[in-house]
Amino acid sequence: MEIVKASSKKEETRERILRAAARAIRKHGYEGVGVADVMKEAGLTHGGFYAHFPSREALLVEALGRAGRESAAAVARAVEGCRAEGATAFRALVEAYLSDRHLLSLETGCPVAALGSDMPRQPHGVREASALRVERLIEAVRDTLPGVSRQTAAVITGTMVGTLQLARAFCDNDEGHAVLAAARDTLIRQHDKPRKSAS
Amino acid sequence: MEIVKASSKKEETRERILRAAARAIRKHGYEGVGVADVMKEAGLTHGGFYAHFPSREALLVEALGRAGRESAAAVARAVEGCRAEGATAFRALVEAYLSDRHLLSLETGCPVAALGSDMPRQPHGVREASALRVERLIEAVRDTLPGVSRQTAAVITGTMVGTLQLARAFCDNDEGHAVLAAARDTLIRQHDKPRKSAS
DNA sequence: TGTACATCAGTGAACGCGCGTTCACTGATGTAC
DNA sequence: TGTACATCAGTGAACGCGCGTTCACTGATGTAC
Repeated sequence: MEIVKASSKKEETRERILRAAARAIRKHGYEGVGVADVMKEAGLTHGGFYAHFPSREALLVEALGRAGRESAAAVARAVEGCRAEGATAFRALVEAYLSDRHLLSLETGCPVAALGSDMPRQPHGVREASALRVERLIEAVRDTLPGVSRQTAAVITGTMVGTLQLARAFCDNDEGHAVLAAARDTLIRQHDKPRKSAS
Repeated sequence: MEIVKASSKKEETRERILRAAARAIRKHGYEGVGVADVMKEAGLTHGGFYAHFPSREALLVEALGRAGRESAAAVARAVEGCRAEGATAFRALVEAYLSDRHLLSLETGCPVAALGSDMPRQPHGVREASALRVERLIEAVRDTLPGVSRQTAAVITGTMVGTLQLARAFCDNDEGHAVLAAARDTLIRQHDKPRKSAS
């Protein structure tokens, strides 16, 4: 047979480390993730780190993947909520991604928006993991717009990521909210096809 | 009278340091700008730095302003070139900002695209300088679209910044070029009003 | 014109600090007999 | 059931290194007389 589903104490610890790292990478950026800080956040001392990951870089790669999946799941939940109220998938996605909530929750939000401008500067492994996150985000957008080309989905994704970043860059939060609202309206007006409507 | 236009040797040195920092901040990010590296790039040793700037943070603030003005000037030149061929100001701006050239020239390009996702994490002074760069970029976009609201200009700016970042994040450059081309087409189709055209 | 001196931009050694990584050790857990 | 031992997750001191910052010094420049 095979050793399956160990779910040992060690694995649980590894999970805690990864969870802490997935938050830290979005809150503090690639450069801001310190081994000692992450371990402390996970309730451990720094020395034990290397029993779980071969290097800080390996942690970044896994943390990025985890952050992407966490964020996708959070958006999916929010989309579920909006759809329940009769919105199309696209409208629900846009309203969740460009919500005031997402504006404020850097550390649990989309890693592409949180880290986008630093992706080209990363070492090879981290860079590849970053590019994969971008691909997945574009696919997630495309999945809500039947019949739309990959390139169109990429431009919509760029609008979402870019406007969220600009909104976060303002020192004044009100300005950020206004930009997000404008981006939501624009995207929905341009791309949303309500389920029932004629002429 | 007043002491004007000293343009002393010291000022020239300061200019060299600032020029090096304005490149470094875009190439390596806020965290990647090292005092020693910048001084070396400027042909000096690190110790002399504090005769020109009170701290590394003060350098970042000034370097960001300089990077923004440099990039705006470069875009303005490119716009000039496109306009000579009869394009509208907006079309010229979009084609310059989303050009394959800008995709590849991180260190001389737009600092908002190069640093956007790190802006919310900066100390107060740097953060304010960053927000100002965002404002200016939005204004520059708005200046090419008479009659357009600030919020609409902000969304267009977000699309430009976001798609450029996504394009740069891909490991494969061809994918980046394709996304940029799609973004150019989309923006021009949506917002460009050619000078002479009826119905 | 020539000498003495003040000024000051830039040098390079040194500092304290935080970081990623290593490693000898601890102490809890579970297995062998 | 009880004792001896192996295993191994996690600890914490130590390392080398690079960084921002300080400071005593150098050496070129220009002014005073």
